[in-house]
Amino acid sequence: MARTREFDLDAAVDAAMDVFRSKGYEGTSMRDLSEATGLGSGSIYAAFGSKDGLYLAVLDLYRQRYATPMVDLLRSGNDARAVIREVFIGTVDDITGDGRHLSCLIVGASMERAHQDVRVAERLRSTTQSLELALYDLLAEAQLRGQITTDRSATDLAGFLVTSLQGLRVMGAINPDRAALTRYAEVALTCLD
Amino acid sequence: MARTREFDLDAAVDAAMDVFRSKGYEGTSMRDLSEATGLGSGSIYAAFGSKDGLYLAVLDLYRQRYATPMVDLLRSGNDARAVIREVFIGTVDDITGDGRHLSCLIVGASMERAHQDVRVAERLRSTTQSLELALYDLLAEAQLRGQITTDRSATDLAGFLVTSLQGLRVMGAINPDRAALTRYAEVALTCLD
DNA sequence: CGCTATCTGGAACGATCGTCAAAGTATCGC
DNA sequence: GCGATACTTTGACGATCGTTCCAGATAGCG
Repeated sequence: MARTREFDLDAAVDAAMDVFRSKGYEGTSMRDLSEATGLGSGSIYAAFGSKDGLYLAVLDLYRQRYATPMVDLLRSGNDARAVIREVFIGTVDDITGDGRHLSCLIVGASMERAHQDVRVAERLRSTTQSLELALYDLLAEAQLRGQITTDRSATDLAGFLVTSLQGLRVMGAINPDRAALTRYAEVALTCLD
Repeated sequence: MARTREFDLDAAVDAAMDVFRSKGYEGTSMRDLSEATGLGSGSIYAAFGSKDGLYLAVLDLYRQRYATPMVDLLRSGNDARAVIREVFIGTVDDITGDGRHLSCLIVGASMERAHQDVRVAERLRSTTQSLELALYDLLAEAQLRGQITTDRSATDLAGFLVTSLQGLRVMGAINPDRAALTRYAEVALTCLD
């Protein structure tokens, strides 16, 4: 019928993600995105419609790549304390992983885009809620087994843990000190005692 | 000698702060700042040199207005638990205070500007460090008096509390639910037990 | 009351913004 | 191999960006 698309859509979104993470939404120009993806601006507009459209695609990929595995890990059926610690350590690793200063797209979007674009706000709420819910199920079960404190509701504990994860992202952006962030995470985990 | 400056510099910085808080750095144009301050662009450039210069002035005012009083409160000599709770409640109030969606300049700057402008990064580190230090002094004293746990060092506890405050800012931007944020803050405070 | 130094607002600068139309190119069914 | 179709590239669009400059306004000094 016609000419087939030559580039990999997912790879383009992937490349765009790095740019948005390091420069933010407003700080990123379509020319930046053209260079990073290797596509002409026409191709980008054909595939995503607009800069906003590409940003939303990036946000969805980010959620799929980082949030979903986290939820899966929490629902893997392993020991509650162990998997939660793993999630925290994984987050610290992600923050201090390389020197490329790629800040968290979720936190960045919360600050820069949530108040401007309702579709971004919806995605952010959905992401944090699914994370909170996975934590809730895990914590409620652990409470029944007497493995963690029952002084606080599983709902509050889950929300607190997500809050701590977001806080680590911010602190990591200010000072990417892996050892310090790890210790802060350890303190957060003591709230389960 | 000559004509005197007609406008109040601090008032201009104040007005500019609201714009930066609601639109971010890149999302704010000089025209936005002109309208908000009521100044011509010439006056702004004469007073601050550049958009960056005005942003730094805004950041300094923000630190002076929010961080400094917080540190003063922590050093007021009152009961550790009480003042720390007061700081957390004050932060939640600030987040959910009005419907104007003014996000925290510190967190916003961490995400959007810290990696681009070294002067911003320095100010952010200085602000969090002075906050951590005030908390450290307060917590170390409380530990000596046996008022809080000694399972964790005062350094780690202080860093954790600042992390939690930053996390509350992010969560508040995603979902400004005062009751929920308050409960998350309460959980964070249980780490002192 | 001029003179002059400084401040003020706004016009105008080149550069870059997000967007899109048009031309060129490659692929498929026939 | 040819027409039809869809993708890619290019460059230019008007708007807006941060910045600068300039003419007019205003205050203190002699």
